[in-house]
Amino acid sequence: MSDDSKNVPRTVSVLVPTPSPVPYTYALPDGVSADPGAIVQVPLGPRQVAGIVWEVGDNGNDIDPAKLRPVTTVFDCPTLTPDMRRFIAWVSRYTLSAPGMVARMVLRAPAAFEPEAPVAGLALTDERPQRMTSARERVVALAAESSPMAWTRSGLAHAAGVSLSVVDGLAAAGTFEAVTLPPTAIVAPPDPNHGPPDLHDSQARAAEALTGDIQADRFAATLLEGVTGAGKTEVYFEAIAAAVSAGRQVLVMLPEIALTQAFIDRFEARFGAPPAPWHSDLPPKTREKVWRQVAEGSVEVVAGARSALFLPFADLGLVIVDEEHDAAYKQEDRVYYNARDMAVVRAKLADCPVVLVSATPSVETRHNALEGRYRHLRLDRRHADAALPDVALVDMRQNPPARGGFLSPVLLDAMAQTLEKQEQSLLFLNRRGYAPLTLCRVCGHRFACENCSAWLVEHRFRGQLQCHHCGHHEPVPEACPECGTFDHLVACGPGIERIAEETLTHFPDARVIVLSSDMAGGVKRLRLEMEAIAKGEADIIIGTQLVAKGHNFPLLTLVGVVDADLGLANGDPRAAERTFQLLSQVTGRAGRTGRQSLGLIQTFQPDHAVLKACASGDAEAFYAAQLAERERGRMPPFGRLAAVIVSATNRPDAEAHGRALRAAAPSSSDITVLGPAEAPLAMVRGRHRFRLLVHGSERADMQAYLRAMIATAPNPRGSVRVAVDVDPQSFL
DNA sequence: AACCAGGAAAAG
DNA sequence: TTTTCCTGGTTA
Repeated sequence: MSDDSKNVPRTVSVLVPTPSPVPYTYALPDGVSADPGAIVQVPLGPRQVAGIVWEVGDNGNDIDPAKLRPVTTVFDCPTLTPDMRRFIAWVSRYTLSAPGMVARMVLRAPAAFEPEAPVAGLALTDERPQRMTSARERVVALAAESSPMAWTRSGLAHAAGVSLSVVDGLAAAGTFEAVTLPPTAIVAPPDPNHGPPDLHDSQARAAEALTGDIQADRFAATLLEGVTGAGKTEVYFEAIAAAVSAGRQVLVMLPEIALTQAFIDRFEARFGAPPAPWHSDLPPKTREKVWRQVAEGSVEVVAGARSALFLPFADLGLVIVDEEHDAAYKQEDRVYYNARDMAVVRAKLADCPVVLVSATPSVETRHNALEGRYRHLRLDRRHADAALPDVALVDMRQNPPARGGFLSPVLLDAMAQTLEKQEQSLLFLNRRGYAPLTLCRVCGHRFACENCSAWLVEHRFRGQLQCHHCGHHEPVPEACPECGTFDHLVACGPGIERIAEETLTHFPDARVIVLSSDMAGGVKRLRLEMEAIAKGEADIIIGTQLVAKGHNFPLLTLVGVVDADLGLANGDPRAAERTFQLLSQVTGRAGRTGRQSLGLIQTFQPDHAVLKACASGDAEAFYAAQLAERERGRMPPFGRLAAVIVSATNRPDAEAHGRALRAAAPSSSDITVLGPAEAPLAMVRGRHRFRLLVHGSERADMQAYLRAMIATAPNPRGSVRVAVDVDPQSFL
């Protein structure tokens, strides 16, 4: 080492969790080295934070050497792979967010960066205790049988059916010696041959195509499309089996990990062990273990929510995105991203296959498949015993419900017949509570939330008026707060509680179960109810969106959609797409018993193209119509990224911020800066391209915010950035 | 004079 | 993002 290099401090640049557009430079203490991708602890202001070494040596950031602070610790932890580092950079650039904030998502396992503590174990020796009891006998026999495998103290006691003191006694007598065991694996390794599937022809062909991709061992994007019950899961399980056999790691993404016990059960049946879980509610200990073992490469399959995309896989060999159309893949705070799209990028950078799976693919994924950017595999038939239901629209103008009711005679008749046959019916209405609006018949007062100006929803079971945006609730008053009149409050419109009430007036002896996400008793109760339904302990099920996802209802032969128009009129450019997906899923719940089954969709717009497509099951017509909408400019075209700055505070830097983003953004993007007055109006009129990013308006708080802005004067709420839609072409 | 909220600035 | 600093306005 020359004299020069002794005086010049060796430096590294580190991604730290700040909104800084560049990494920060730190000094490397003598004798310490760190490669790019190493995980380090560094001082940042008054605190210590975890960061990722980005570059080693002079990076041209030109910081005053006196200002440099030293790296505190280089963690003894696997270095991030080059493809992971490229992924961080890519996501940062694409989403217009600071690289350090993306890095922060990777380092979301605070205690995982040090090696796991080894576990204390006991191994059998040749010593035998002087006094042998039957309990001791059992322990020694068990240990001898499994020798040379070592046991944990409690594991051995438990397995031999003795108390801990028996084991302790043997250890004291020298029959066991203390050894250290490697940390226990979070899950057992999956066995690709545990439960081989029985695939029908079209499944087998699709599975073959996917396993071919695994063998080819390079990037390939596939859309796997097939109606509910066509067996998509079995098909991609074969791809997983192939990847696991090849010794590669697999990431399976699911939209709502909390609700996916059904998936885990199926996985376990196929592979003999569950996948490692990853989601935001994971207990810290588990979280840490999974992160570490994924980084070390010892976990083979992870099933996770969108954040699993940022796990530091050592050797990623396959990515699956199940229910790829699901809006839960969108993250709409901090770093805005759609995990489905980032999954494609992740696979591209890791040079491994990615499979997008859906019965009702999103329009942009369908478009990519059509254009040949994704291979399109289709499973077009259901298993032999499961026929799709016949679906029909019920014109509510021709078949009006009884006064004060919401169920048409046609639907009631079908329900009666289903009851007669002792089969199950499902009524779907995407509205919780009793009624979405309450008003005073005397003075016209409408009950609105004091915080966010949304209507308060009556929940009659609970005797409350609730705001579904901010969670505010109050008891239902007896008198109108405006005019003081008693007993003149009227409920307007239906919620599932009201539909349940109406159902019981028609079928007083039917066993009715109401399912919604806010049900008392939580997830546990929900699962019990689902089991009861599967056992045939209900005749009529009434539910919200919840019933569209996950659980199957094996005895169901009638599905009634109470109000198909509900989702079509909310101003969201994706309303049609979402309605199509939701109704397809809901009507797909029926028809698994091999009996004749029926779907009835109540609507006031029987000529609406989307609803007609739902009824005829003609997905092609639906997608063609959607693509035409984009062509006509009613929806933004593909292939552009948009971002909008809505500055609600007139901050003078908003414009500068916008200009900076504009400069940093990819050339295909379109960024607009709008002030507090014009933004909501532009949004409403659709003058600006952020009709596209009305993704933002899916957020309840954003809607409430905009409503407040339109109704009143500018309302200081900080600077809000709504951004990002898909730019499918730039992935490939 | 002490206290507080809220915004701006800095962090290597 | 998190923390500190600064300011203007309030309370004691």
